[in-house]
Amino acid sequence: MLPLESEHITNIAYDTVILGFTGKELKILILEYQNSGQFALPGGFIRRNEDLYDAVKRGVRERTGLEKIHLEQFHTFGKKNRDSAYPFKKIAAGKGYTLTSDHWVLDRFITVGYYALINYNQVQPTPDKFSDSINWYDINKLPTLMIDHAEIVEKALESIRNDLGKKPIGENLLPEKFTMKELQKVYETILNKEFRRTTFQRKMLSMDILKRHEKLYTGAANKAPYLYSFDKEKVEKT
Amino acid sequence: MLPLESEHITNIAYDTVILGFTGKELKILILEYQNSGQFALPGGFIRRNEDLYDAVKRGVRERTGLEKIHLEQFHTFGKKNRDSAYPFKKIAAGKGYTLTSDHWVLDRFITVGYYALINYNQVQPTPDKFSDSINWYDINKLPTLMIDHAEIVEKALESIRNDLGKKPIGENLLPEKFTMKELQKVYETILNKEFRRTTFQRKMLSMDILKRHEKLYTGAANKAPYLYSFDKEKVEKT
DNA sequence: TATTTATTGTATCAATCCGTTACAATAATA
DNA sequence: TATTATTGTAACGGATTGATACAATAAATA
Repeated sequence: MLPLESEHITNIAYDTVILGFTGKELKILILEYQNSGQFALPGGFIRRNEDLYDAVKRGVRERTGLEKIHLEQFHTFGKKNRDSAYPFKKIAAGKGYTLTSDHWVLDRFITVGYYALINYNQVQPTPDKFSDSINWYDINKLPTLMIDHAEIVEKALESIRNDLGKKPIGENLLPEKFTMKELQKVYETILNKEFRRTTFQRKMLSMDILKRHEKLYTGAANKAPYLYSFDKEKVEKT
Repeated sequence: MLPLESEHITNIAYDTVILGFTGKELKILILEYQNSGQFALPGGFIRRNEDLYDAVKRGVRERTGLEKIHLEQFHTFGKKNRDSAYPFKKIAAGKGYTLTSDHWVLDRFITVGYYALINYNQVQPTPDKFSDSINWYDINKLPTLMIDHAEIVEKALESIRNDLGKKPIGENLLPEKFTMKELQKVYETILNKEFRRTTFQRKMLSMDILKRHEKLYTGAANKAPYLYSFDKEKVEKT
């Protein structure tokens, strides 16, 4: 039931900052472990015969059910005082196990941080066998996270801000088709900064990476906005 | 003589892309191991009670003698087929050791990549106890490197290009005081792209991060250029 | 059916940025 | 003093971006 040392490489793990966009806010998936009061990023160990990237992908897939995700490595955290022994003991205790003090998961761990951008509405978060809940939290209202996970979230956001514009970030947080207003909201939420509607629209259109589709009639008493999607071919060329 | 398992964490190591600028070209420090034909990036293992960052810093210090260096983590390499066992065996054999097949350094390793930008002229490269030489190579004329080290170099350059402009990169590759022409050459070399002299100068000056000093009289029969240094206070504010 | 309201798409004008050219200001030499 | 190679900056024009204005709706309302 506990992860076996013989199947994994030691001293190294991964943690994932999984983000979704509700249309208004950025949300992040946080695990809560049974009877332990420990909140954590979804993470895991790397199997001996598995690429690091594949381990992370497996972890995200198991918890979200998604196959196609935008996954980016952003930083590796290697401070010697990253104390995972204490929370791991509590987590094990919450499950009714007692870990011997020389158990491999109580050793020092360096963790590789990845961020995943997913479509909020397509996901049914699924707890793994060690955690009793996995939930969306508003990125600005996180519970106290174990070890240095708050710092990991911070660093992830920094990287996403940096990658926005370079990598197809909107593509993964939005549904296939979206309005210009929704796209703008993604940019504004991630960068925590407002844009002028007309300038934003002109800039996006001039980048020539969007395909325009039919209009979206919401029933509101005003002009209906066009729906757009990212033109994959043109995005590639960027 | 060999690194001891008891003193280090396992399955994880670091490699460093150490770059210097001659005034004309980018150079990189490459190790050659004794009697093995193996060329490698300067790397190492992490001591059990040492921050990852400190381990890297120690490695760079031991090989360059420099205390103050610009060190940035850029990527962690975790493919399962990063085969370090073969080159490590050869390296050990070159030193006259035989490693038992269960020796910890022959296990799978994930490596964290860092780049270091240093002042080429201040450095006396020093071989470590396992390598018999450490030398500057032109970034475009590298020998065949072991495992995936060529890929690591590529990724480092990519990151540096990305960081140029955001982080004080010129600051570390150039001496304290430098001419506008030298600064331009750094940008051109890293980005592999030429800039127009007047535009570059205007842009740099308008960024308001340079302090102007006395002129540099080289003896050449033409107007002497000003020397500049980075204004640390103003760089901070950026 | 005409009017009203909220919103969207785009044109327009001005300010700013950036590429380019031009030219004055040297530092040493002839 | 004239010459030569560079450097520092101004000046012009085109391109980009910010700000404002306004026409074009989609549905509700009169």
